[in-house]
Order: sequence, then structure tokens, then C-alpha cells
Amino acid sequence: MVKSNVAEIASIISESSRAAILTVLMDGRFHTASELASMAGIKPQTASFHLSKMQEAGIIAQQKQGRHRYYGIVNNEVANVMESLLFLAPPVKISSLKQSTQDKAIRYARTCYDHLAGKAGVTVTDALLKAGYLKDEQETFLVTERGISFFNELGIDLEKTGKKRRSFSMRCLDWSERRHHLAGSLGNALLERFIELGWMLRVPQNRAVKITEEGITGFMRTFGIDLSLEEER
Amino acid sequence: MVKSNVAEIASIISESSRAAILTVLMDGRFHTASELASMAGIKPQTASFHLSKMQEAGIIAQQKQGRHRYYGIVNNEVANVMESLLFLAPPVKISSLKQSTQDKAIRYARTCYDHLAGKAGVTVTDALLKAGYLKDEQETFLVTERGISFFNELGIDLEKTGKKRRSFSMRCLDWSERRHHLAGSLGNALLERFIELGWMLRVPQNRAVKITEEGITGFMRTFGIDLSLEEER
DNA sequence: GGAATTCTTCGATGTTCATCGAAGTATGGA
DNA sequence: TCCATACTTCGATGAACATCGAAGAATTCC
Repeated sequence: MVKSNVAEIASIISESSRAAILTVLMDGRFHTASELASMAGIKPQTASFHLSKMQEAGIIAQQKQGRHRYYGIVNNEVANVMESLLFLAPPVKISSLKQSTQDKAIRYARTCYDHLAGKAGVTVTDALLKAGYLKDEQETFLVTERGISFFNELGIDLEKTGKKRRSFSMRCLDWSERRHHLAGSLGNALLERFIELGWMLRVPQNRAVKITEEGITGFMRTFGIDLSLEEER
Repeated sequence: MVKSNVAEIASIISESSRAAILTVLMDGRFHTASELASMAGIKPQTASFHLSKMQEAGIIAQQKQGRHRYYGIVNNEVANVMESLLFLAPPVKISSLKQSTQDKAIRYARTCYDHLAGKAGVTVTDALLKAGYLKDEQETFLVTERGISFFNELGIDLEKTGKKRRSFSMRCLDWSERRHHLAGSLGNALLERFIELGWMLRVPQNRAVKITEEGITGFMRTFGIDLSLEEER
């Protein structure tokens, strides 16, 4: 006689709301609990119940960030199961909720606590990684030798910012881009410096950040990136 | 919003008895309903319920044979799902039911209706395929040109056996070996000839067939196969 | 510090579903 | 023709579980 854990895993996926959530998570990104709730067409309490159940089963992971909790698929084995299931029985798209176009600005550039987030934040972080000023490492970003001189040239005093390289440069999960960007004290120092340089302006009402004309040319010259709104459709 | 058929498939597998059945079927062979019932530790009615449910869902196939019904996994996509699940959550073997050693003889060589079955039947069929006398085709075996002369040499009149090549040579699913063997009028003619040659003896009480000394040397010489009981542990 | 938000736990409700006894169908063997 | 075997359908029982309202925790923002 054979008893299987297979049934337990399948049982998790067998509930339609959970299957919907996992299907959404197959994009490889992390999503908030409330977003997953609305996508699955259930109330937040119900989603919370399902999410904790899946977490307990070890097939999804949670990442807390302020009052948000981001959920994502935990590893490749789980993704494989979903992939084979999706191949055998592809899901049916019922409808697409009307795109809210209101909050483009806040998705594009905003503050996250004390650092830059949104598409701008991710783009800047990517540029820093690509140029070799930062190195992706486990849970943090590490500043390279070349990075040290770069930040000094930019006018950021790394000595003052933090004692240890490893501790001041942290990764932060972006809710709109669903990717990591630079946080921690270095992220904060960078944002402050951008504002100091006149490249960015804080928008009083909300957490959005406006990129100035000087900023567009500055980011282009210094990072080689185009932060004009054109590319955002 | 996304609705998924994924959940439906997962729901099928999520039930422990069904998962156990599917895990057994992952050996790629066909098993009888009652055997699957005992392996899953449930009553035949319950197994019947689950089997028809899985068949309806299109993940297992049924093959009727006399009063037996053989069930097996329907295609590779289903096997992939099970494989990824088994990888993520391997099953636990609880116990091994005591091997019934009583019926070795009947498993080894017996008549199935009017032809040879059991290990001997499958082995002979394999040899015929390997030698290129038969060709595996859809639901039947096809006699090749070389096969025609071979059977004639063996003393089987193919003209008398059947009118059409395709119709007289059928495949039969073996309950002990769980593989196909040669049935139909050609299978019958072959069995009769083996008995005629003194290679085999019918056992009166049951359907078992005894292979004689002449048979062992005969099968070795003609088919290149060893049907002495040694190889059966 | 207070309001708003994000997400959680708790408890009650209602539905779905596996299980097995009993009875029915089909097949093989004597 | 009759019995044994293999498997099915039917019907009743009981247990598991998704759902959501209400209320509670944690965090951000002003």
C-alpha cells in the first residue's frame, strides 16, 4: 500500500481560488495579498486563509514590506508542477479588469519609505548593477571597488553613510515593478542626492516623485538611462 | 480574473485513493480494477467510482478484457504532472503485502481463451517482434513477409488461419505481465502448434500450461529464448 | 496621537464529496 | 444452465472544507 504526499500537494492546488493565485504567481514575481484576492475573485480574508495555507505547505513564500505582504512561488519544483498542469489543462481567461490609468505617475517614480522606488528606482538600480558599481548578493547589494569611487564622484560620502559595506545597501521589493531595487541607507543617500542635484522633486500630496528636465539629462549622462515618460507608453 | 481547469485536474489527484492509484499506474503498465483497489486500500466499489471519475476526466484509459478491466495512464502529459508531483513530494511506502507465491505457474504460462499468455506468451511475442516476423501496429500485430515464411516453416498454414493478415493477429493485454501478447487466430494457431509439437502440455485443473523439456530446447532453437523456470527466481 | 490601509484570526454556515452496503450486469468455466 | 468472479450503479451516511462577516493586529501617513 502506498500513501502519498502527492495528494496533499494536489489538494492545495485543487481549490479553484488557490489554483488561480498560483497561476498568477507563475509570472515569477511577487504579488500583494489584496491583489491576489481581487484576481482570484475572493474577499481578502479568504485569500489570507489560502495564502497562509499554501505557505504552510511550503509552496509559496512571503516577504513582508511595511503593511504589504508579498507572496511568490517558492522554488522551481513547485513551478514545474504548475507548468505541467497548465500544459495539460490551460486556464481560460474570463475577462480583463479595466486598467486603472490613474496612478501612472506613482508607479513611475515614488518614494518607498526613504528611497527611490517605481520604474525609476528599478531602472537606476539596474544601471548600477550593469555598470558594476553594485553586485547582487544574497539578500543585499554589495558596493564594488568601482562603485566606491563612482558614489564619491556623485557626491555621496560612503564613510558617513554607513560603517559596513554590506549593511547599508539593501534590496527592496518593488510593488509596481515587482523587482528589487536599492534601499537601505545607500538608497536613502542616493535619493537625497538626486533631490539635492535638482534631478527630482517630491510631490507634496502623495509619494510620487517628479523627474525634472535636469534630471532626465543628468540620468542619461551619469547612468546612461532614459527616464523621460515617453517609454512608459 | 483567471479561471482554471488546472484546479479540476488537481482536484482529481488530490484525493488520496486516486493519488495512490495514479502512483501505481506510473509504472506505465495496465492494472485491473480490483488490484488497484487493494493497493489503494479501498473497497472495489470505491475504486470503481474513482476509476470512472478519472476516466471521465481523461487522465486514465480503460481496456476491457473478458471480465477484467485494465486501467492505465492515458498519455505523457498526465505522466509529467505525476512525475513533477512525485518529485516535489515523494510517496511513502507503508507496507508490502505478502507476496502470494502460490500461483507462479499460472503466471508463468497459461492459456488466455485460446492462446498462450503469461510470461511465456509475452516472451514469445517479443521474440517474434524482435526477429521482424511481426510488426507492432495500432491495435494489432501485422505479419511481415519474413514472418509469412517463418510461420510456414514452423508448420502453420497462414492461408487456413485467416483470410486477411490484419484481422487474424491481435494484441491481448496480459494480466500478469501487463504487456501485450499475441492473440487472435494466429495466437491460437501458435498455441495449438506448440502443443502438437509436444513443447507444451495443458494442465487439466486450471489454465496453466506446462513447458516440456522438448519445449525448452525447441523455443531456444527456434526463437532464441529461454523458457526454463530458472529465470523466474 | 489619530485616521486610514493592509492583512490577519475567529466563528458560523452551507455545500461538496468519499465511503461502503446492497443490489445489478457481464463474463468465464464446468 | 448454473455458479463464481469481476466490476458496476445506487443510495445513505458522515466528515472535511471554502466562504465571508466581524473584529483584531500592524503599519503608514498627516
